[in-house]
Amino acid sequence: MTHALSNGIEFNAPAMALAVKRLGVRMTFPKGVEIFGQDEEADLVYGLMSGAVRTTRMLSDGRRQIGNFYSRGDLIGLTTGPVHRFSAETLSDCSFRVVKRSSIQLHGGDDELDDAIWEAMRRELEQAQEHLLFLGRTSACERVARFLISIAPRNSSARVALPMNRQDMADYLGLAIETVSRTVSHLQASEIIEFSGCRYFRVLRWDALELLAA
Amino acid sequence: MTHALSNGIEFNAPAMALAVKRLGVRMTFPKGVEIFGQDEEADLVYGLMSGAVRTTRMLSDGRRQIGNFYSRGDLIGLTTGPVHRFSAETLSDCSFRVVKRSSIQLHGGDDELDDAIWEAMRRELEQAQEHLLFLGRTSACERVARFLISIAPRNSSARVALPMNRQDMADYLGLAIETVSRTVSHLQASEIIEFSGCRYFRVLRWDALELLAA
DNA sequence: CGGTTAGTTGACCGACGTCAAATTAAGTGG
DNA sequence: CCACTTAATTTGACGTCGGTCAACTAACCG
Repeated sequence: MTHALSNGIEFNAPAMALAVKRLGVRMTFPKGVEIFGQDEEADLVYGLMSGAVRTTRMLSDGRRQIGNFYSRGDLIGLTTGPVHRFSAETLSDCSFRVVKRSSIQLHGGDDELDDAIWEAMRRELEQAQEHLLFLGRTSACERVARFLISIAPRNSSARVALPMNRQDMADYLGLAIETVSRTVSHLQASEIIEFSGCRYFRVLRWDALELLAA
Repeated sequence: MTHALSNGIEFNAPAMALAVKRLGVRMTFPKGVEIFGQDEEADLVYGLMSGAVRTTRMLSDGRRQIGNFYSRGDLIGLTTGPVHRFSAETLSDCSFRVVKRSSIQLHGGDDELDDAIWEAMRRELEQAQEHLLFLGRTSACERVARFLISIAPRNSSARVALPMNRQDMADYLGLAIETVSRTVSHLQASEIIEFSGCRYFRVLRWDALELLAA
């Protein structure tokens, strides 16, 4: 199975992993730095080998929307035309395989890579559209429940680490940080989930959680 | 200039128009019918020659989110993998040029068509991500203002037709129909826009409208 | 000209945001 | 490892934007 948080290409999509591994140059970033910025020229494509990344978009007055979270195996930086419309930042120390966009153009004959990029694009779009539905038409509780479900390995009661903080969750879900916190507390009070610290949780009752996710 | 409502490929993107015109079979649909349904197999790609279309996604309890509106020159039905995750319905009588997905696959050597489809995909994604930001982080007023701006030809005070009804606007913007109505009324009371009937409007003060759109 | 549907307006209410304070977690230098 | 500092999260009190319900009005159509 793919890790549920992963939204781009997974390592189990062999074409991608192989193509990026084969072509890519290794690169590392520490926690909390910008990989590329909003409105910067989109030159490189990043295959995430380890760590976690968020993509964010700012409004002029500072309101922030997180587009997506990425983890091991995801492909980052494809999402745009000539210019990035989201910035990407590391949530933890990360290592990548990086390939130049231009080299992709040149690689016209490379079907394996072409397919992988097409597939990654498709997934990115699918994700965005799914996200749309949730931002437009669901309650805070449904969003948080859905989010936790998307992160925890399905039907497992194992402890899961959240790579992002509460503010990141809030900006992803289109909620205030206090609302996220309250909702999580409420789920915990209902004995549907259980947190140990604010970065680790386990699902106690999947049926209840899925009911709440609509 | 491209028509601002158009969100996919425009007719002024010559590759698309030509490719679909060249390859497509003509097809027409009356107003208010489904072109393809959610979860149906995605077999055909539709180049819209005239009329208007919406794509919608339903939650099990009937809540609806509109993904996008399309008009003359847009390419519809690309957005998914093997299965459509949105349904598409006509807002008015429509005519299309239709091509089979499979014939696109076969057309590997057809760079013109490949480029056009890639570009359409890119735009679809761009649109979805822009929409995300608005659903997640803006007020009702900002959404409505932005929506009207996206429909009216920029800086023109010409009368514009809305191809969709208020419920469609509401489901696109993630608002209740009453909220859309109230907001429109308010903009009109402020003499920023002017409606003649509920399907035609003109922008009286672009500066003010853009200010409200954030 | 009734009848039907779509849109508007008003009254009310609740979910979620805001502001502030309390609590917990995470660093950091000794 | 501990005391201290600082940042992150939680909790509470309260206000508001936008949703809901209902009544009214305008557009549409045979």
